[in-house]
Amino acid sequence: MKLQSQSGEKPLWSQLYDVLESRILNGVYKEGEVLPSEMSLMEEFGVSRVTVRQAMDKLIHSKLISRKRGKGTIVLKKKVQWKLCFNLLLMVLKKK
Amino acid sequence: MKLQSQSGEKPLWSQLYDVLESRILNGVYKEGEVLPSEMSLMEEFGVSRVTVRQAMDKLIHSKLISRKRGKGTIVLKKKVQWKLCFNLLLMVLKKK
Amino acid sequence: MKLQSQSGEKPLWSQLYDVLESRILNGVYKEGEVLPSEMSLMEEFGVSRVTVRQAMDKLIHSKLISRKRGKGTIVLKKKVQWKLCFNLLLMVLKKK
Amino acid sequence: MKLQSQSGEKPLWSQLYDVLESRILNGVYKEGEVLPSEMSLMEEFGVSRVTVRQAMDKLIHSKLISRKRGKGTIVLKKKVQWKLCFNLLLMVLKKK
DNA sequence: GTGGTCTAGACCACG
DNA sequence: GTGGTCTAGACCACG
Repeated sequence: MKLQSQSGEKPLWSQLYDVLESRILNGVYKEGEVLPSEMSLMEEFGVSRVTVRQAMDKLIHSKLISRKRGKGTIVLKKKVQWKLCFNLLLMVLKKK
Repeated sequence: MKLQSQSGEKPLWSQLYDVLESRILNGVYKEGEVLPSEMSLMEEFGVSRVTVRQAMDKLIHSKLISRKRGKGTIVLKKKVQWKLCFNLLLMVLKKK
Repeated sequence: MKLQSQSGEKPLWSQLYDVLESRILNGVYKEGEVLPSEMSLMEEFGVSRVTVRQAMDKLIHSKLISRKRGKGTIVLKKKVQWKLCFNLLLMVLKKK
Repeated sequence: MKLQSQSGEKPLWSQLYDVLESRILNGVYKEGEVLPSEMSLMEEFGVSRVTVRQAMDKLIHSKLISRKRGKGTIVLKKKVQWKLCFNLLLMVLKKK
């Protein structure tokens, strides 16, 4: 997937955050399973490792994922989070 | 190099534009290579960052350079540009 | 000030966090005033900008400072935080 | 270069140690310069990271190299080391 | 001239 | 072979 690097867009890490968040909410990455490694995400999105980690730092802050050295990054159990549900709903509606 | 900041002169950014343009046209900065960083140019010409960026903005507009965040500023492939040729000719004549 | 970069020590950013935290708690950097810039801290401690920012990110998370683009980093109003008071006390006692 | 992984051979890390040591002593990797990265050595010799690091740990112990996080691995100034001289001599004799 | 973002790429600590 | 730390240094956005 290609992110927009033109000026006027959100920063790359923020765009990546949005993509990963929606994949988690949509179950592309399932609870308790591992996310693709930082290396894979670098390649898939064509960004540097720092950018990947910046997006992940925010996902940790949102309590969506957790990192484990030597193991990988796992998707946490979802709690009902109304704000996220609302955003997801918006996204779905926009696609129609 | 010292730019003229007395009144009656062209604005600093415009003088800087001229210098950078001529260096590109003369091959001091070669096609495909990186320009000195904004920091270096600030020091070399004793001007502020805003001035450097103002000059560079015009060079981008003239399609002489291109900026890439985290990478640097590169000199674009020259296409025949009659206006520039004319200016270059003037410059050469002045030196004689 | 020199940080310890030998293996077996805490990471540099963590050591830097401790120093900055204690300076804030001791009033070396006062409430509402600006911290030294990232550039200054890089020089004072001989670390890279990323390391300085990593320490600062944690200080933001602890609600001790706040960053403002184009302005600088300011020390927030202290609230009584018992955990920090306790650590400070320990530090003072250790020095005796 | 291919290392021997058949039984009866020295361990991989030890073979790798020998190769790297000889390259340093022969000046393939020169004093004060950086060694190829761990990643490069993994690929060149078709071994795992652990093996590369095991060989390097021994080179550090022999005071032939020094690692610096974020910088790389550099070749130290050689002091006269009789044991190494002896091994080097053996190597030269074997080639004849 | 500050903090914000980004690149490329190294070694470290843990499995 | 993952995530953790670190370096050096670029341009960007805001004053």
